[in-house]
Amino acid sequence: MRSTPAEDATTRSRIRGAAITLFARDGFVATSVRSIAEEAGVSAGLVIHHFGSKEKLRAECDAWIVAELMKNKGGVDEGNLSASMQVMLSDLDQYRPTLDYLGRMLLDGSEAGDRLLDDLVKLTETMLEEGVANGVMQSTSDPYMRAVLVTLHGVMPIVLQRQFARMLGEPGLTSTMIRRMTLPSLELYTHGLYRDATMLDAAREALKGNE
Amino acid sequence: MRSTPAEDATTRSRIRGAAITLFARDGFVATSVRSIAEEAGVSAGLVIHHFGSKEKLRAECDAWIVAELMKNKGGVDEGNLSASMQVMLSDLDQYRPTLDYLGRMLLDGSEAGDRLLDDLVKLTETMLEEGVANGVMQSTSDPYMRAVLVTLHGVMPIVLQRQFARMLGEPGLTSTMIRRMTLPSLELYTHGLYRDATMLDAAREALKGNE
DNA sequence: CAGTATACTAAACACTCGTTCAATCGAGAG
DNA sequence: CTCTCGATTGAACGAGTGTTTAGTATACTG
Repeated sequence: MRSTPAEDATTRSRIRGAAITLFARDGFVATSVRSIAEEAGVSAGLVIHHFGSKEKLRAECDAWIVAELMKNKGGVDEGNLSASMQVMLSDLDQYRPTLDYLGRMLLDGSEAGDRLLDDLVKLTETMLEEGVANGVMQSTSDPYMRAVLVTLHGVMPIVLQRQFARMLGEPGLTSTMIRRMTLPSLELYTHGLYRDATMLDAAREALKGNE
Repeated sequence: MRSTPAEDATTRSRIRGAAITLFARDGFVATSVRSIAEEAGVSAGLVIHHFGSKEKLRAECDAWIVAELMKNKGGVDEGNLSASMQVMLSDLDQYRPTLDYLGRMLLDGSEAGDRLLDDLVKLTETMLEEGVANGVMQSTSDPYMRAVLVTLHGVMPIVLQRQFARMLGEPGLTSTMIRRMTLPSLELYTHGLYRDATMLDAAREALKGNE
């Protein structure tokens, strides 16, 4: 007997979990209510009974995932999520469904996914600003654009995880993948790719021309 | 009167074009044969009559897009496509459907998309190797992984174009976007993000530990 | 000219979809 | 005990799906 009436009991949360798994794996449109029901071991009618509609179920999954992403904050800042991401990537097995679902949210362009990504960019932007102020990071001609790029580069392994994993011969998002990409990523972020500014200067000239 | 019987006449190619547009915009599962037919101004039955099934139509769209991507080769190498990409990004209005569809292919994990990405990575890898040999690019501890990263960073604006465009206030893949991301990208690839190797060295130590 | 193959449409088919509904089960309240 | 109410199911509904089929028009072939 819980305090609130329609609490997260066993069945309701099991349905939500099944939905998250299938939405993440197959996408929203390709997932049927009946398949969710089967995965959760209940009837299709019960899914609707609990959540009203497939769309509302999706909204609740979105909300649940966002909450999950915000949960593991570092304790230092407020509802931080870049620290949360760190935690999740180091404890992959537990958070894989959450991360898979996050990838879908960013692609489908759902309202929740959009806001989440905006937050991530904002967080990255301040982090980069502080880095520049502290003298540990390079400055840039376009701080916002750089923040967008760094953020999207960061979520890329989650969004493109199928391709990423396939090319590395891994079954999905594994810690082996994360570990292997760490050094090359940091090499790029430390030394860059080009050894001189030839390409950069050329682009600067070209852009000065047709602007 | 064409030489071959079932040649790319007007109707057939119009259906294919409509399919490419809708598959790219809404995805394969969310696109109905009837909506393709309507977009092409024909009946649903005719779509099947010409292509056999929705799945075969998809395969033909995939093949057509791959051919289109390979078409604009620089003339120097063989069936090159990194040069092709350059051409397309500079003539966006014409190739937007092709690029949109490419983004879908990479996400859906279709066979054609997988091979295309593999080719892109291979091309990138040789390009990076030559860059290192010529002394214009930095060396790396993991050439293949770096090639994968650089490639995926490259296709990211196409794959995540919806988010990318939204955050820049653009309606879609525009030349304004491409132009604005050019400098920050090259800055990252030239100077990197960090001004010293503190993070990189720390990662090296950490990885040496738990390997 | 007749004959035939092809482009094309409208209707129907079999199926799946999300959702609704009536009925049943089980536990807590009085 | 009865009564009630939420959980749960299975069947049904209407809409939409990909595909099939019968039929018509059109254009090339002999």
